[in-house]
Amino acid sequence: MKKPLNAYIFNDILTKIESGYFKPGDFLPTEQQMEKIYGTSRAPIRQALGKLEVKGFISRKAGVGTIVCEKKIEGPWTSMFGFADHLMKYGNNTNCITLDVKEIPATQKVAKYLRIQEGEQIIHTKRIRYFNNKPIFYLKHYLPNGTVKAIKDHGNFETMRTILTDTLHLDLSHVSEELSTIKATSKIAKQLMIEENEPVMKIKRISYTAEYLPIEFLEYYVNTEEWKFRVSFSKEKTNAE
Amino acid sequence: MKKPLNAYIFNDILTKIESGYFKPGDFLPTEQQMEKIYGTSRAPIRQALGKLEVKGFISRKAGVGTIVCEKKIEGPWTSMFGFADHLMKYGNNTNCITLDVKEIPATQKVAKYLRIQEGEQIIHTKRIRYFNNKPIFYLKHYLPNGTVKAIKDHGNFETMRTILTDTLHLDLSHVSEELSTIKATSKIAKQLMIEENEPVMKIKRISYTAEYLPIEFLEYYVNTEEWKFRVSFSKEKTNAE
DNA sequence: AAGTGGTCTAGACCACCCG
DNA sequence: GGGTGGTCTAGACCACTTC
Repeated sequence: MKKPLNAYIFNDILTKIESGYFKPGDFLPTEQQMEKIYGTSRAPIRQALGKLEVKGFISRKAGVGTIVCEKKIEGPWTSMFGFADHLMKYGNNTNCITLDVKEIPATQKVAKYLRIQEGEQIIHTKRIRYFNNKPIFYLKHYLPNGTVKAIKDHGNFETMRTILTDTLHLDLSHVSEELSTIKATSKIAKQLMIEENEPVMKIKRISYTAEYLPIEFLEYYVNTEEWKFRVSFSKEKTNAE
Repeated sequence: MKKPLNAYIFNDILTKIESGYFKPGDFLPTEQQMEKIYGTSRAPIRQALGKLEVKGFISRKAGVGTIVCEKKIEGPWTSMFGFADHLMKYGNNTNCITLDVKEIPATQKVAKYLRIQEGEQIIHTKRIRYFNNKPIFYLKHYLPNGTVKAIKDHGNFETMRTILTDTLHLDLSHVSEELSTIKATSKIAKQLMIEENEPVMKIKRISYTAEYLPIEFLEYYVNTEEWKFRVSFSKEKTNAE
C-alpha cells in the first residue's frame, strides 16, 4: 500500500463522481473543507483536483468553486494509442495476422521519419488486424535496427505496442499521426475485403519515446465503414503569459 | 502587469530551449539549483517544469534529472481547435464563404448531439472554407437556440469559433470529433471542386463548454488532397500543478 | 552515500467573484 | 467583506538512480 495521498484523493473523488454521490453541476467541497475531510494540507488535494480538471471531470474557477462537469460522452472506440487501449476495455474479439516480415534497407522517406540513414537496415512488417472477424486495418510497420526478431517469435494475436513496450522495453510516450483519404488500391481492397476504389483512411503514424526520439513508423489503411475514429481535444489551461 | 513567477520561469526556460541555450539531450539545472537561480522556492519552479513536461519540451525522471527533449516535429497544420489556431500562426491566406443560414427544427440526430428536444428551433449554416483560394472544407453547422443572428451580421471572413467565443461569450473548452471516409456526393464534389466519388473525409464535431455542455454540432467534409490532418497524443502525464 | 525529482506540511498573501 | 481558487514560502521526508 504505497499509494501517494494525492492518488488516494483523486480516486476517492472520482469514485464519488462516477457513483453519483457528486452529480454534474454539484459543487465539490472547497479545498479548505477537504483539508479537514482528508486530514491533509492543500498540496495533495490540489494535485488531485488538477488531474481531475485536465481529465475533464471537474471545472474550477477562482472566486467561485469547483463543480462537477456534465458527463463526458465516451464513444466505444478511440484512436489515442491505438488498438491496445481499446482491447483492454472491450475484450479481445479482435486479432491480428502477420502477413510478412522482412529486413529491408530504409527508403529515403522512411529514413527521414525514423531519423536514420537512407539504406540502413530496418524491419518491415505487413499485418492485418481484425475486429469481430472483419478485417479493419492493413498495417505496414517500419522499425529501426535488427534487434526485432521478437516480432517473428511472438507471431499473431499480439499488439505491436505490447511487443515494443514489454519485450523491447521501449517507452512509447508520444504519437503523431497524419490522416488522409484515398481510394483503395486493388491490394488494399483485397486485404480489407472491400471493393476497389472504395474510400479508405490512410494514416501515417510516428511513435516517439519520452525524449521525442522516433521508435516506429507506421502506415496503415482503415475501413471506416467498420471502424470510426474518435478524437477529442481539450483547450490548454496554460496561464503562461 | 503582474505575471506569476511560475509563468516567468516557464517562459525563461522555454526561451532558452528554443534559442538553443539548452539543447536537446542537455540536462537542465536541478530544481535545487533553480531555487538559487530564480531566488524562489520549489513550488513555482515545479509548476513551470510541469507545464513544460506536459507540452513535451522536457522529460523528468526521479533520481536522474530533467533533460531537454528532441525537437518536436510540428507540421504546418493540425486539427486541434480547427482553423482558428492555424490562422493565427500562418496568416490568413484563407477565407470563408457563407452559403446559407436558416432556422430549422432540430432533427432527431442533431437534437441528440446537442442534447435538446427534437423539433426545437436551431440555426443551420452551410459554409465553404478556402485555403490559398482552394475550397478545402465544406461545413454544416448546427447551433442551438435563436440568439445567433450574430452569424448573419458577421458574414464572411470570420471563423465560427471567433463568433462563438467573442460575440456569444461561449467558453469553448472541449472538442470531440468522429472521422470517417466517404465518396464525395455530387453536391460535395461541386463545393470542393473535385470529381464526384473521389474520397473525402467526413467529420462530425461536437464542441463543449468547460462543463461539457454541448454548444455546437458540426458536420464537415474535407478535401484531404489539399489538407492533411495532423493529430498528436502524449501518454498521460497529468502533473497538473 | 549522495543527489535527483516526487510528495507533503503548515503556513501566507493575492486576484477574483458574489451578495 | 467574506470566501474561492491561484500562487508562493520554507521547510521536510521519500523512492529512486547513479556512483
